[in-house]
Amino acid sequence: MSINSTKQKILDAAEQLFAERGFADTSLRMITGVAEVNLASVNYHFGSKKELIKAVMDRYLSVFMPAAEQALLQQLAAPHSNLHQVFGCFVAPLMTLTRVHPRGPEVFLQLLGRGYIDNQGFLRWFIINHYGSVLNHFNQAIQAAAPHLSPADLFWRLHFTLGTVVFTMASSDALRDIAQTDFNEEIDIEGLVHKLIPYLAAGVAASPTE
Amino acid sequence: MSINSTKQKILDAAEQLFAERGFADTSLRMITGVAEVNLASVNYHFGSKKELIKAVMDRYLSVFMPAAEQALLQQLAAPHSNLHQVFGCFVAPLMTLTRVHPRGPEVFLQLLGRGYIDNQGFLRWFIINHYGSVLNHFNQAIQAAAPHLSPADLFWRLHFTLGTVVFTMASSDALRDIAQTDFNEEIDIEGLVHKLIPYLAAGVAASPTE
DNA sequence: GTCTATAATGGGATAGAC
DNA sequence: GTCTATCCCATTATAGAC
Repeated sequence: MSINSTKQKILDAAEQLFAERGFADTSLRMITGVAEVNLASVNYHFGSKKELIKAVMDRYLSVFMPAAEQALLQQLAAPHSNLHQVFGCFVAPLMTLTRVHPRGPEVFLQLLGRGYIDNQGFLRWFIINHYGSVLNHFNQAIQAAAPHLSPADLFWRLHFTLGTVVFTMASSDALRDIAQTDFNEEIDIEGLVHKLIPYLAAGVAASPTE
Repeated sequence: MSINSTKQKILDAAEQLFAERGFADTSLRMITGVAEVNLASVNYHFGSKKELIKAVMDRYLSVFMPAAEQALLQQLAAPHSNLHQVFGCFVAPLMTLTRVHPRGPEVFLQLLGRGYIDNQGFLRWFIINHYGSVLNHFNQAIQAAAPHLSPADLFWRLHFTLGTVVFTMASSDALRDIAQTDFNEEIDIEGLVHKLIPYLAAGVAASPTE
């Protein structure tokens, strides 16, 4: 697929708009407008809006998930493990997404958040069916690193964590603007991830009864 | 306004659907269908969908915000303060929302999350303009309870916290279903809030350089 | 206040010429 | 592969009878 093919232009425009506005609030007309291609070409190349959404997500998932899988397996093989290290497994795989797109890491996390929040049930199904083993290994690694937590408490805290990440990334552009103007703090996406990790690790590890 | 007036029925149906599906994905047809009133009555009573959204939110905000304000001012007057206490300021005001609706506390938090995530810019504007002083006092109370954090770190962590709460509440029904079937754990909304607080307090208080 | 009917808009998808 | 033109559907909003 050449770099400026119609298909490519549609994918690039779609991911940008999906990340900014969510899936439901982005029309095919907006996408083809930004991409400067004909409206009908979306259905020619992808068949439907749903399939376009999947294609946009899989450009990232197919790169991110195998890399994360590998890092988690390595972590599981280590004799000792802590939560910082487990969360850290995702950093390098995330950063490789710059190969897909210069702003790939943040776009991917934004898209993930949109998929979780919009009523895009088919997307959750798609991810679990294609990349379920990665999620399982993550769970195992967390359990090994936080043995003092019951499975139920772990369940809750992982969802708290997911919420923190997804929400932060969904509004990361606005937040970084504010940090820039109010605190004169220039921060890139990797910097933001490293701000998140101590927060997440401390939250997950906290004593439940405190 | 009598308990079963058309206006009341619309508000009740709208808040339920808005909380479940978000604002954009809920049509006036769905609302009037659930409320069993005529489609045109929404525009007669509220003028537009936007105004209906504001009315739904303000039923809760007008109860919650003054109560939270009072609790925060009391906390600010205390000689010593910790993060558990500051977050705790919101628990009792939240629980009073059962007066608005039996499931008021969770519905309110879900609505808040939807407003933040959907592109409902006008809603953020509405809240900040009407209840900005509460947000300021919250910030002051947090600063007093976590003096070791820089204003910039505090800014980030409050947004992490907002993300955690909002995301958790937006999916609280599904999460509690899973906890019920997988871990046989029956939990109400107040229980969930008390699961959140240690996580949030530990995350906010964590050492940034760790 | 409530209803029916309808306007006006914007959405996804497709047929068929090129 | 790409384009125009159009279909069909759902949406918000409103006009006007009752």
